[in-house]
Amino acid sequence: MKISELSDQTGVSIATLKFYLREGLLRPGTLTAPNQADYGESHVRRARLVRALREVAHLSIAQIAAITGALDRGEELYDVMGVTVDSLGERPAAFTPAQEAAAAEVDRLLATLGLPAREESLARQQLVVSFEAVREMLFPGLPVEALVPYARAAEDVVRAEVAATPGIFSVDPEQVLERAVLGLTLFEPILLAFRRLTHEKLVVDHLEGTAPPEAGPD
Amino acid sequence: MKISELSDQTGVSIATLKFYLREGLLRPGTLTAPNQADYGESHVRRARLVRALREVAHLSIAQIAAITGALDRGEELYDVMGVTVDSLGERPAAFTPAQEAAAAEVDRLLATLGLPAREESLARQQLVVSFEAVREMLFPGLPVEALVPYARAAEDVVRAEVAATPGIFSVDPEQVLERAVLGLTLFEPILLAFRRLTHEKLVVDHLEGTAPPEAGPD
DNA sequence: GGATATTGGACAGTGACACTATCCGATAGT
DNA sequence: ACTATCGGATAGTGTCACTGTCCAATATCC
Repeated sequence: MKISELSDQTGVSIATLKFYLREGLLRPGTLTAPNQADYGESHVRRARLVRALREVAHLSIAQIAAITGALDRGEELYDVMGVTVDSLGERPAAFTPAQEAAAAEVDRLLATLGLPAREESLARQQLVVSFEAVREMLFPGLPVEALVPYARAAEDVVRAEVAATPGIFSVDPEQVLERAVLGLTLFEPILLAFRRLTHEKLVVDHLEGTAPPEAGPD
Repeated sequence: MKISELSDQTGVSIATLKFYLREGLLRPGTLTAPNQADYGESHVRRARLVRALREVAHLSIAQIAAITGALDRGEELYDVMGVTVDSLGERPAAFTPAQEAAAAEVDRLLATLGLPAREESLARQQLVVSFEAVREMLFPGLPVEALVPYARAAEDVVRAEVAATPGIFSVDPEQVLERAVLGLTLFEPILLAFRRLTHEKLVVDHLEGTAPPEAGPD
């Protein structure tokens, strides 16, 4: 398969495919001549993966490069997941004192929840930054325990995901990693969309006089 | 308060504040002279809101402008929430046929869940796009019902949020809207971070041979 | 076998984005 | 009086994700 066919099958323009090749998101095809390369099914899957990561999960090229790099280096599932989780987060930047304090509390919570908390985990970092922002702007003095419902909700969806994919760990190993990456990223927008819609519904309900029980008579 | 003080109190550079003024994210201060303006507490809050939306929620200036615009126009909570929910989503772009089909199913699901599904809702759009991507790349033929756990999880967290903020609808009306926007956006990264950490834990557990049963004793 | 199209690869250019810098004449503070 | 800072307008910067152009070397069609 040459690049024009790869382009046809994936809907990605040749110019963009070349760009991905340059950036290392796509492995070079096997050269059959100085100016003739051959691409296979794995290239098609990879190109689609990159597009999904760009358009659905909104990752940057650099973030995707980190993931495909781990994939191409043949790393273990654990490492690929770690890299992917980190790719979804943001650049470090040192914590402010307030964030340091929040970090300590967050770590404590994560420990009681039995969640991993690699020091450099960007998910942990994101948790700290957001939690601190919430405390500063929305609920001063909010205890970390207030985050437990979010952890529970996350646990519930992950449990549902596992239940829905019984064979996940026993499929073609070449594709397990890709699928894990896709599963991790593609469902994020779904979860957020439902939360947003639920918030909207909440307001609608309120305006219709169906004030939630807890809330005052306003 | 003049612009330099506003800058000091918010940590936003004068150049950036001027940029926000130009873009309409920040209302102009009251002029006391052709080149002297006075800013107040609401400007401090607004500048902080903009920063939180940029740095924590990762919204673009255009998305933030849509939100602050609704805020400044004095729109009702319902409209502000709608605008905010939409700001969190992405550009429309016409649906592909496959997405149209997915949209019909998603709408059916939303109806049974009692969630609002404004045709132009970007949350709905995001749901459709992501669901279709999942079906195309991960689980061909996946029924929409598979999304129910996500809706349930979202409902759970929103319920917890409402329970945690009893007086939400009966506070200073000027700030209710700002707080609603912050609540909607600031907790998103938290929910996602927990899901990512839970996925990581899942893999660790698996590697240790502790294949997750239905519900662990935890 | 000769004309035309396409290829892989290198490199320059583009448009959007979020600032950042510079300049201006007017005013504030000392 | 004189320096610093002001608001406002305009231009410039760096990054990002492509996109376009050029090249000599094939491939393809007649």
